[in-house]
Amino acid sequence: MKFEIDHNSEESKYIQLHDRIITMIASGKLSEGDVLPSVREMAEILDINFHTVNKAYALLRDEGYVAMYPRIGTVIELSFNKKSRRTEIDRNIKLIAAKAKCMDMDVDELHRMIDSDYGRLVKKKN
Amino acid sequence: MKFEIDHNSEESKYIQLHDRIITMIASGKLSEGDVLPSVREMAEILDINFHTVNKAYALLRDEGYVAMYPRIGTVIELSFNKKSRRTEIDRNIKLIAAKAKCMDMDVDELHRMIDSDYGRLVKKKN
DNA sequence: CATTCTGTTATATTTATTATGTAACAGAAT
DNA sequence: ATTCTGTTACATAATAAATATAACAGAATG
Repeated sequence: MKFEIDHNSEESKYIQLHDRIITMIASGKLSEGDVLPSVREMAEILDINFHTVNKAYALLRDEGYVAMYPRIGTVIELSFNKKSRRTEIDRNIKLIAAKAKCMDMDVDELHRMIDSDYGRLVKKKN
Repeated sequence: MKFEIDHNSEESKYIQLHDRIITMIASGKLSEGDVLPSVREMAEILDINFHTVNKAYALLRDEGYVAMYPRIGTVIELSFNKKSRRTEIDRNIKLIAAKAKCMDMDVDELHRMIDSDYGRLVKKKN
């Protein structure tokens, strides 16, 4: 399972790539120090424009997941503002909790989902 | 705390309204049978165009949160496909789990967030 | 029965976002 | 010197979001 996006998804391509890389970091497929394919290489891999890749990389950089070194490359380098990351996560969870509540899904079921998804990250490193 | 949106948010207005109504249903501020302000009324309340309101209402209808009766009104009426709602929630949780893992947030902390946000829905009904 | 209100449809325009294309730059690496 | 890097600039096209104005059909109201 490598870099890939769904060209027919309603989710924008740069967000798909952005999310994919975060997931790969979380699951250990990408580790601190790893160098991502250059924007042009990645563009060829995914068959999209390099500006779209650059947009994804720049967003990851702004959020603190990677560092972009001109004339060197884009490197996995975790340096985020934990407070703002946490705020973002909490904002997402608030909406999820609301949706779950609407369909009578109880807290325990959400916990099980979290456990399952989080646990899957820890195990699958290939 | 009533209907309101942030005109300067990066989140689109119709999504803001959509999410807001879901949250109000979850917290009990809106109950099954309640009639939402008409698209034109709501448009005036939020100072946006009625087509934008219509887009939010139509999305809520397609997802099963409300029913829209021409010449009558838009009514809170929960009738969703639980499977697809559940799939959506799980997809969101997968990404949240990944983001949390990246910043060394453990599962228990996510559980506490869920508990806090979910619990807040149950209590605050005003 | 005329008026009002409802979601709905139609047409149109404007603005913002997304995605692409081509070209060039500056500097590190080889 | 050549290649590769992120970066910047300029440009275009397609899509999405938001607005505006107008009209329709039918229920509700007085």
